[in-house]
Amino acid sequence: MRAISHPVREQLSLPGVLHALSDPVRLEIVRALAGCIEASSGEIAVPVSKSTLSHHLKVLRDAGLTQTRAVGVHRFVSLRAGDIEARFPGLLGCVLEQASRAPVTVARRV
Amino acid sequence: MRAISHPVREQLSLPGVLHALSDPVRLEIVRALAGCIEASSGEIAVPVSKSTLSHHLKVLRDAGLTQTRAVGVHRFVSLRAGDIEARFPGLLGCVLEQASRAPVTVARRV
DNA sequence: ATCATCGTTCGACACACGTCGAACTTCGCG
DNA sequence: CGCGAAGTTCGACGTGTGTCGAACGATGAT
Repeated sequence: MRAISHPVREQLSLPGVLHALSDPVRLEIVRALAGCIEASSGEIAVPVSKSTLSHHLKVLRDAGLTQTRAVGVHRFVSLRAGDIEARFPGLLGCVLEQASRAPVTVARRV
Repeated sequence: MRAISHPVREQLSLPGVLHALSDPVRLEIVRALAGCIEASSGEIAVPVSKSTLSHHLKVLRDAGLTQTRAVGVHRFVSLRAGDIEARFPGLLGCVLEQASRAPVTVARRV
């Protein structure tokens, strides 16, 4: 298993973070992650295929929003709330506040 | 001159707003707009062609972040700070705070 | 009326993005 | 060892995005 790379706190960029948060599926993932300590990939309930979910988790990880820890065959994902708050004070809070107020309508596939 | 349409406050969506803010050029435009009451398109200093600038202003307007007022041959653009604050309390403030702290490096074209 | 100016729209282009299924890798278990 | 489960990677596909220059439209100035 090759090491999972995460950007360090200083590398988080504002456009990068905003872009990562601008997708409804990813916003939902972040919202779900904010409600628990960490979650294995399979526990995250979003209506996309597992390859797409894996892609979104990679985008979030590359943007520095999440952290992934490998345990056996599982990947435990958690929000880097502390780093985000340190770099962009208030951002995560107000995004989550809104995201939970107006639940993201993830377009259901037909 | 056909009417310029703006979404009403209730229509602002979180992913939409975040996406509009996730482009460095648009982030710079918003930052510039936050420092004045309003600005005509030509006054906004971003290193893109006028057609590209027009496009970005349209994206911002469609996302509900800005308001455009036509006066003669000019277009006066202003931030809808009140509406944004009402829908996403704190968001604009912390984005602007960060955007001005770490000035957006708009890739210079060669 | 003619012309210059400000801005929008139109094509075009390259590239990034979201999505999927299939193939692959890694691990746990019988 | 061999099988199945959890994720990742790959290739493909359609669509969206940022960019430009050229053409266009509207307005103000001469």
